Amino acid sequence: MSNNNVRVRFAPSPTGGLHLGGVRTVLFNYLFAKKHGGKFILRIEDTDQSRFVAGAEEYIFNCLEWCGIVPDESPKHGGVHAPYRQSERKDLYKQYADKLVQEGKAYYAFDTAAELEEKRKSSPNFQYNNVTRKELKNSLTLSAEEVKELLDSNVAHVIRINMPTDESVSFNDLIRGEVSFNTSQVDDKVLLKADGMPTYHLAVVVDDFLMEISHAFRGEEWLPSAPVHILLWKYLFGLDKMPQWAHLPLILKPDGNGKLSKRDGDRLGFPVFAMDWIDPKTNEINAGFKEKGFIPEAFVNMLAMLGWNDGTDKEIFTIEELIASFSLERVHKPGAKFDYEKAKWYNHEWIKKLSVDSLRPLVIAELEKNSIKSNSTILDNVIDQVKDRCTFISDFVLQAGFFFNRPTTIDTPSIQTKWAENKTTFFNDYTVALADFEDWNGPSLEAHFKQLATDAQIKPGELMLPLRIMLVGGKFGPHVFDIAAVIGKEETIARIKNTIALL
RNA sequence: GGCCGGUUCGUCUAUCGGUUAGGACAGCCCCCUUUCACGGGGCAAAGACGGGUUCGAUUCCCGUACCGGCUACCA
Repeated sequence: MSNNNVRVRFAPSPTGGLHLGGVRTVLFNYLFAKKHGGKFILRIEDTDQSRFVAGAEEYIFNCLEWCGIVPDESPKHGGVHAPYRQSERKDLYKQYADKLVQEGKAYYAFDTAAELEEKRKSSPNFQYNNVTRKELKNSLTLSAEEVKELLDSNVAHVIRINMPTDESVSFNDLIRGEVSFNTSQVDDKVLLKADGMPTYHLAVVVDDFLMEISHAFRGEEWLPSAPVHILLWKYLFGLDKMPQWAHLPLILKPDGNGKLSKRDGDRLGFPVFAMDWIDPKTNEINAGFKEKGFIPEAFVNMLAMLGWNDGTDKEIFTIEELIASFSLERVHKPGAKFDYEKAKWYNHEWIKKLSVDSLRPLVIAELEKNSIKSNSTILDNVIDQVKDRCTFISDFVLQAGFFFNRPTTIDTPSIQTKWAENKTTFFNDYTVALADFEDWNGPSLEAHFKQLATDAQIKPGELMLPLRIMLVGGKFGPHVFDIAAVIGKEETIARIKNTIALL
């Protein structure tokens, strides 16, 4: 089934790094759009000028690009509903706020921030609502003349929604079913700020309407303000035009409970942002999955499975498979604790699954970053041999580096514990024998080595670990003789000699 | 505090009223491997509690408890 009228949006505010939860919201939007042949729009909600952070918008685009997600419309990609930055749409919003005031659905409020702050201090549960507004400075309590005077003299003011008293507002959430609120419990949210900018509440409704959004997905933390948005839709554009809402479950911290925050990542030692983010104001650096060595396929796969599954035991999905099987009906209600161990497992699975061709550019880049010049003639062979033992792309440095560079540190202690003079003799003889050995491949080298060991009356097993350490520097890596086969005769002999000299 | 949401192994989850409650991660054990992994096999591990409805509830309803979200001229 496909519906070309499906239009969804992700609407981040450019205030910092792109959080896991944000990426998952993007993903679900994207999957839903592609599934239904619709459009995915990226809108920048930069209505809070005080929280603007330079570079954050570009960073968001980079993260999406890394994940393989391309918006159909955005400030960068354009579109018929441009501009897609709310700050550039500022003049649009006022007319809607004015209309609401004219119709009595909203009102001017002249209370200063300091006055409200004072109120909250004296009564901790203070809310600007259907009760308290009667004793505050607004166009509901002031006379028409006073209001006009204040307005004419440009006294700072906001426009607040006039929440009805004791009415029920309900809507059908695509994930949670019917959710209803009593309007008396909802406060009179600011719609238009004193600086003329809309708040999220007004902007999201106006822009979703103007941009013809059909389905609006956002985190569960937005559920409490839904009645404000529902009412705004009712007043401004009609409920029949309103997008269908879906409030996504939250991604929780691994220990304890509560929303996952970047602090949790720092505290527990894992990334929370998609890519490294350096705050331009504080220079604080937050780790990203990309730089940590995750591959985008795994990152996306892992995120999709946090709160959704296809009903089978299948866990590894390509993005195409996700698109094909995604459905909102299978998105869970409860929040999911983020499990870094499972995230690593996904990455490992993907590294194993990916072809050498797909891995090659990533590995080359990683090796170069560590000043290892990868020899293209053996690189593919090396990748194929070691990828099973790499959880992160960065693991290729350790697992593949010794193929190209001689190990800089040799774990000699592990050799010396069981070393003896006859072994020195054996390896000296071995280098000589190797020089004349022609059948240079793994199995032949192994057979040859074992024969020599037997001849010298030493158990091959006692010699293989030392040989491994001589060639790779430590107790890891693929089969020893396959390594020797790849690095070649000259290098093999050299590494053996070098290590003997250290013993 | 109020409002809203949520509640199956430690974690992510399956279950469209009837199952020995299944899988995966992590953990532990064994096999394979003369390194480390991969791989294979196995063990352990769950329906918050109390009421209903029903021949039968993890599943439907209510209550309680607990957890979370929100409660800004931030999103």
